[in-house]
Amino acid sequence: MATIKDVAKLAGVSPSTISKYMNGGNVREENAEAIRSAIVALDYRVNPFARNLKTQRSRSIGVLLPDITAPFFGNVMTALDKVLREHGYHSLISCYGSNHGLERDNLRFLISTGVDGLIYMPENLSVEEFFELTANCSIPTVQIDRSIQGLPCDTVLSDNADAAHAAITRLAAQGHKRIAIITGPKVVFSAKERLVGYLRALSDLGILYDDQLVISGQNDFATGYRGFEDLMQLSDRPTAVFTTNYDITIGFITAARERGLLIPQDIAVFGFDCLDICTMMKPPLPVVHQPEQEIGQLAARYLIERLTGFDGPPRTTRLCSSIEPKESV
Amino acid sequence: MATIKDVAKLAGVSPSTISKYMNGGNVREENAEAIRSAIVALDYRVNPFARNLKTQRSRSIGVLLPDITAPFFGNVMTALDKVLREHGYHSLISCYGSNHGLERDNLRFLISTGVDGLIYMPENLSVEEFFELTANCSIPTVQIDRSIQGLPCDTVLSDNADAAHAAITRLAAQGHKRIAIITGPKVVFSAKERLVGYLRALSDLGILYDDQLVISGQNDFATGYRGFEDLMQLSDRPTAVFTTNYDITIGFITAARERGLLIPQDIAVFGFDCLDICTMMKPPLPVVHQPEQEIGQLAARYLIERLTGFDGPPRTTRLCSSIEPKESV
DNA sequence: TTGAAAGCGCTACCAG
DNA sequence: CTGGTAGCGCTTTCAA
Repeated sequence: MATIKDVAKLAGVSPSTISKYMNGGNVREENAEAIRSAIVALDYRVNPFARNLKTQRSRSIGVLLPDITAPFFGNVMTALDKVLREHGYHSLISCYGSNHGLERDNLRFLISTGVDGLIYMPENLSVEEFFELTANCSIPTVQIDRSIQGLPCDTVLSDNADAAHAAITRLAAQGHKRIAIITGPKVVFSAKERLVGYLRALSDLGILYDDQLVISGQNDFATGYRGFEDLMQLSDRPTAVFTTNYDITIGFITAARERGLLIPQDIAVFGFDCLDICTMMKPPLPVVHQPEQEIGQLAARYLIERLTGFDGPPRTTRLCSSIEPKESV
Repeated sequence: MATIKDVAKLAGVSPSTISKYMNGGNVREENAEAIRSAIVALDYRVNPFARNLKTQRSRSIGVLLPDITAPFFGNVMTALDKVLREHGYHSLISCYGSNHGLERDNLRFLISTGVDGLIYMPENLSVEEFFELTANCSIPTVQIDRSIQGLPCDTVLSDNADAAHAAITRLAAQGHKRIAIITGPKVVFSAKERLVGYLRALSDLGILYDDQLVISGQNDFATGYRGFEDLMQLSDRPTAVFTTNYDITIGFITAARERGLLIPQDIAVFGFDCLDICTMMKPPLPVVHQPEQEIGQLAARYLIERLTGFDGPPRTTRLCSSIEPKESV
């Protein structure tokens, strides 16, 4: 592998000139020409390790996610990546599959890889563990979608509880009194918040809480699918169900349709995420739509600000979800 | 940030001893003790840039994908990552969103980041571009799921054409004669192969080809959804449809159910990917199931072999998909 | 088992 | 605009 010295020798200039040329500085045209052909001749590429060592930066941002597959993450990532890119950064994704050991290990790895910043969707780490792994948070970090309680770093969330509250309220306005909820693990931040919104709405609406109507499983298809079956076995069935995640929603609908139930005539469903698919259904399925794009953009902005010297206290922003379609059907 | 020298000074030994300690070498217990406490006191971490510069390795593998969201990728990634991890490597994912510019740019970036190897699912790059970006393929690369024609590197594919052939054959055995296909962009390797299998099956079965029954769009929900509507408008409708990707399948089914059509009574559907969801339906939806786990594992093994010195000619392996459920329903 | 010293390849300073 | 030079922080001989 050719080094900068080889190129310098062949082009008849000094390494510093090559370096300047490579980094967009001004070089006499005649030298630039010689450098160009030397680079081609030797098939020279800068050694990223050496450059990073010198500059102590990599221009890369680590993104630590629980699950690569959820459409929510995909949409957030697209917006995030776009903004980062505009500022000369690239994102590198690491995925821990909702596995505590991997969450630790991948976080450690991302840090050790020399990323300049971190976008982090936590699941199961304590503040102490995070500090230990990151050397006291010296690396700029933005949490998204979830939050480790007490971790002093910028955080971008959506208004899970309020959105859930609004969803339940709308169902109630349509006359539903027995409203079930199928949600993710109670330990996961966002699932917890959505459940809180549900409970608060019941209380505000004067609807009696019935724990048979609360199903907490995983954030997956099977939970939605089995949730349907469990609810149908109740003697006093719900007339409406709030499914608090995309996979759960799809699982539930699949099961309901297989049983020949019409939505919303036989059972009303209020979903979460994946606006494009749900509005495409007939009739459109009402959903809580998180501002995925805005979350990604804001997280990227916060990170860029930290990366460029901003040193204010940690900011936590909750972005508003919307209910779609806007009007009750 | 503390350096190895600081630690050495505080512990009263030389930097080389620290280095040896850090890398698991033998150090007198008394020194080890001093080193440990110095590390804690200074909160020392090795500088990854310096280490990588010296060793010229990063122990990381770049994974370049078109789309982060597809369940197929998620399953392949899980298996891949597991094997890599067992060999001391970590995977770093970069996603180009089926965008040609980003495919180039992200590939360049991954290389420049110093990954030791590359797992690549290509879409739109020529051999020349790839060579140009990677400096003549000096970096060990394994292609998965798709292949740039003529690129001399290890490749792990599934038997798209044969699987499609088998799917169509089974539909025909059930008595279907008008069988439609909804597939991804004709330029995408895997979509092309699946279409080829479809055509070959028709020909083998003596079924006349009708271009009204071939819909080529994107690999997404909307294509499946609209595909249904288009097919329903034909005067001579198909009795069966082969949907060659997960999102297309879901989109198609959603549309069909909204129109009140029963599957398979009113229209038979043969899907692709996502075994767990399709078999959960009642009746189970027949699907082509790609060996996601095996693909991930084999790709990882191939890469590890290259990384550890194997220097044979490029290998291309096609792994067999299965049809699920095994028996016709 | 330990330490001295020589770089890995690059950038950035400063003098010319 | 150009080049000499001094490291960035680490690993790795090699000799002690």
